[in-house]
Amino acid sequence: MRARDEQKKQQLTEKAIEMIVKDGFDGLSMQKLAKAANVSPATIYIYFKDRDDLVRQVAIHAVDKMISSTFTGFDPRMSFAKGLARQWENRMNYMLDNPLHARFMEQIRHSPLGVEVFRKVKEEFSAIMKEFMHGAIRRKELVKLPLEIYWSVAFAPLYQLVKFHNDGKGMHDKPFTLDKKLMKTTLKLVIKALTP
Amino acid sequence: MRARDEQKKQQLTEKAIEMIVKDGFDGLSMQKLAKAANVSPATIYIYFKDRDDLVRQVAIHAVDKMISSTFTGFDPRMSFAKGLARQWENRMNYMLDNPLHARFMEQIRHSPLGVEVFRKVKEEFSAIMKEFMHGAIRRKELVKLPLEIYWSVAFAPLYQLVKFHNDGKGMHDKPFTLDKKLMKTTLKLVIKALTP
DNA sequence: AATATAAATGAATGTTCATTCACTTATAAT
DNA sequence: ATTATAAGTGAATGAACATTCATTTATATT
Repeated sequence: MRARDEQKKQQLTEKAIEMIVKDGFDGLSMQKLAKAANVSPATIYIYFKDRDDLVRQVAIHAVDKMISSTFTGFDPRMSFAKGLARQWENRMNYMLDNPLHARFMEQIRHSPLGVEVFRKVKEEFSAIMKEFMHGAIRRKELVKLPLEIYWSVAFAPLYQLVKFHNDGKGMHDKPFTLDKKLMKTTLKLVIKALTP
Repeated sequence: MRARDEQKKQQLTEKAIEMIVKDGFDGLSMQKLAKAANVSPATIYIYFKDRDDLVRQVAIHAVDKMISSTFTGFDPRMSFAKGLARQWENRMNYMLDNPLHARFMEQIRHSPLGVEVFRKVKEEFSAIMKEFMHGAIRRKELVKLPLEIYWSVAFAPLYQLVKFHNDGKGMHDKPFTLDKKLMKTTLKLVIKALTP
């Protein structure tokens, strides 16, 4: 027997993300990926069933990694302001430290694969977020709202800001850089919106 | 001489959007598109220089159409609350009436082509939106903010809601439908966030 | 009605694609 | 040290791809 080289799978995963971010889904080919990762095309098929399975696995891996990162130092019993701040920090730090992954996930999220991939990953995650939200409502720190509205107001602005940052451009092609101060300013607005 | 059949270009454009929304960018092939639009593959090259030009033109067309729709009944000198409400209504109506276009644009926006396509279209658009924002700030109806923060808080939540709606699912695979009432609730929160 | 012009075509063209295959190599277990 | 097993390979395969080409067809102008 010979053991699998998990580093090879990792290498394939990272190169695939690079290629997709650079050239889109139609820029990913198995032969180019093999070359980029220094393996034979046939080797890819040891780790992935086919192209479709590769994209799915890579997507699930990326989303998983990002979602775990949002929970460091977070407890759903935290106060609303504290908990949301922690979530924003975690998400922002992760996406600014891993711009390739961030862009990749945004691409996946809005592609035909998006719904499926995010569903697979979100179960544990959204249970915790639901607990956090309901706790905050009980303590009257948060307006009573449908989960989707809460989510849209609480997080969509952050993702848009990160997108501006990773594009390097704001609204008029003007350079844009997201920093902690801008993030905090925006977070304050969001908390104001959601506080009773 | 023989005149170009603009209906053919229109047909190609619509079918291309359909194919990309259904199967992603890698699901669009010239031969399949030709078949779907009932023309010969060679005909495509009369209207579009090559595949890349096709995708770009289709994207610019779609973004253009949507952006014009946001301005019906809108005047940048409107009060902040009225103007933002009109923008939200216009955008929501357009995206719910044209779910294919909405999904297509979200896909483009987050693809490697996104930055370039939206830049081309946004010039006139963002001049008007800037005027609207600055007027509102002058009248103290709106907190003074960098354009990008304003944008992220003012519009990102709406796009996320529309995405939930067009996916047909909210946070836990629970069916989700966006209606005027939910939209108004969310808009109120956003206005609360942005009002001094 | 004749003509000139560009639209429109179906069948090629050469390329790139995903995937497989016959084979070699590394290594864990004996 | 031997062996069994699965990792790993480079070259091949056939399908699908974007694009072109030699013709045919429609039509605006004369």
